[in-house]
Amino acid sequence: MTQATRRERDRAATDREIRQQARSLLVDDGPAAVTLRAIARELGITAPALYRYYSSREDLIEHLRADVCADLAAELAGGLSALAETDHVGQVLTVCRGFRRWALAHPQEFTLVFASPSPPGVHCPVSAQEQVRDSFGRIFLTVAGRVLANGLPITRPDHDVPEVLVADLTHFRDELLLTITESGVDLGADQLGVGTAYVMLQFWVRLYGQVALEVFGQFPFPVSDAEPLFESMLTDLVRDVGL
Amino acid sequence: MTQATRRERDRAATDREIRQQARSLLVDDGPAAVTLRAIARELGITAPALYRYYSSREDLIEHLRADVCADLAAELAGGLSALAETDHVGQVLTVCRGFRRWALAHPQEFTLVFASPSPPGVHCPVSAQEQVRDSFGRIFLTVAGRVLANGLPITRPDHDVPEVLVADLTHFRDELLLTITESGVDLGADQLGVGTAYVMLQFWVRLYGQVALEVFGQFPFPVSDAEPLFESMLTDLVRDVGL
DNA sequence: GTGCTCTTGTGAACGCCGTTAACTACACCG
DNA sequence: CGGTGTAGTTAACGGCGTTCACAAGAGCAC
Repeated sequence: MTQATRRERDRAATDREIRQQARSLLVDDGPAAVTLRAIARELGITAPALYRYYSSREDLIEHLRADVCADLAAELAGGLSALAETDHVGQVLTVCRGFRRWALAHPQEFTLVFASPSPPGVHCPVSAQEQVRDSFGRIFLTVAGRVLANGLPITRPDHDVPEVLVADLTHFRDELLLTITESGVDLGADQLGVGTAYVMLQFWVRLYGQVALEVFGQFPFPVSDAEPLFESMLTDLVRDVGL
Repeated sequence: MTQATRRERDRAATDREIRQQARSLLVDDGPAAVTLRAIARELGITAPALYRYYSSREDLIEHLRADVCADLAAELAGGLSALAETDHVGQVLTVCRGFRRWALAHPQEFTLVFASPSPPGVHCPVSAQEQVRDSFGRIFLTVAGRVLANGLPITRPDHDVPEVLVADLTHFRDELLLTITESGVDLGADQLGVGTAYVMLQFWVRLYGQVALEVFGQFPFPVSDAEPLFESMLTDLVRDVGL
């Protein structure tokens, strides 16, 4: 298959070790502990050697983000496989709960990926910002595609969408269609209008808001148990989008 | 008034300078740039001197958070004064827009105050976590109080609230009542039920989610202009809570 | 096999950081 | 005046990202 020289295999292996160590430092001690020197120390090499693999600490962190995101996607996909193909609402609930569970279990990673100020100018290197969210977004959107393919109507009519948003939302809709058909589900444009894209956006806003508030402890009052709160929000959310 | 010795006045002045410098470093170069050495450098003193005022860098950051929060509250209150006393919905809109504007203009401060993992054990020192959000929460809740006092019904009936949430929400409701009556508005418990508190919580979730997503650039698609998106969300939000 | 090149690593160094400790200068108080 | 406490100093420790010059060795052409 991959006819790689020994050098290339060695390099790839070392790279894996680096990211693995970085990851475990992140999980155990937070983003501030992801230190070139610490990583090198754990690997039994010296810090400057890492520069053979990443151009800077920030570069390494960027790749770490991608890893984290991919793992989240895998975890969500895993939880999904236990459900019946036809249980679309259940799949939506499972993905949402999985996202929350992951965020609470890995607040450091959550902060790194979903709550770090986006570098302003960075939009050209498609790999980073775009690809990262693809690996997570894809699973999310695939579930959405299944729901839509089942003919379950998402409530908001297209004409309710403010005109200024139509252009952006149309792009979003097209991307959704692409992702969904790629995953093997057949879906016509009539089933996925701009209004639907708008509702999905709102869905994401509320889910993200709830999870982020919980992770950051920014509810306006002390919450004794956040899980029922989340479940209640999720129930409302599913109802509001008409599932 | 405040009969302070010269020493005390000097100390207070230096403290103000420290926080001011810390603040401008935060604004200009982000949280990572808020460095004891950098602050001291700008003030023409040496770094260890700062330990006469704060026990550690983290301690200073904590007070910085409070400052930031107080300024946000002041800014929101300022924007409010231009409106007619009776325009309650307008006040709500103004506060929401002000919050977004502030968050976008000060992403570093926003991150520091609203999107930093809450230190797990820290709940005893009421001054920090609690007082901080008070200074901001008060303005938010005062507006809510005015709306409620005007007899505008918030839609959710109490009996729709899941039972497990009632206890927490009741505490929230009581705190709301206290804050509101403190600000001079007379309000009976019949106008502020648990259902109302629940709706206000949802309001906060959606507002926070939208703003945080915008600040962190985590919308699921490229947004050419986020302001109409925010306005649209705000319209929906105000409609959904029945204003 | 010999020699060349390119890759991967090392060690030393620079300048930053938070923090501690010992010490100085000086304002305040009796 | 002398004593006390405060606000500042300097020096130092260990850790950080990063750069640079250099060594060891794999891979390859001849």
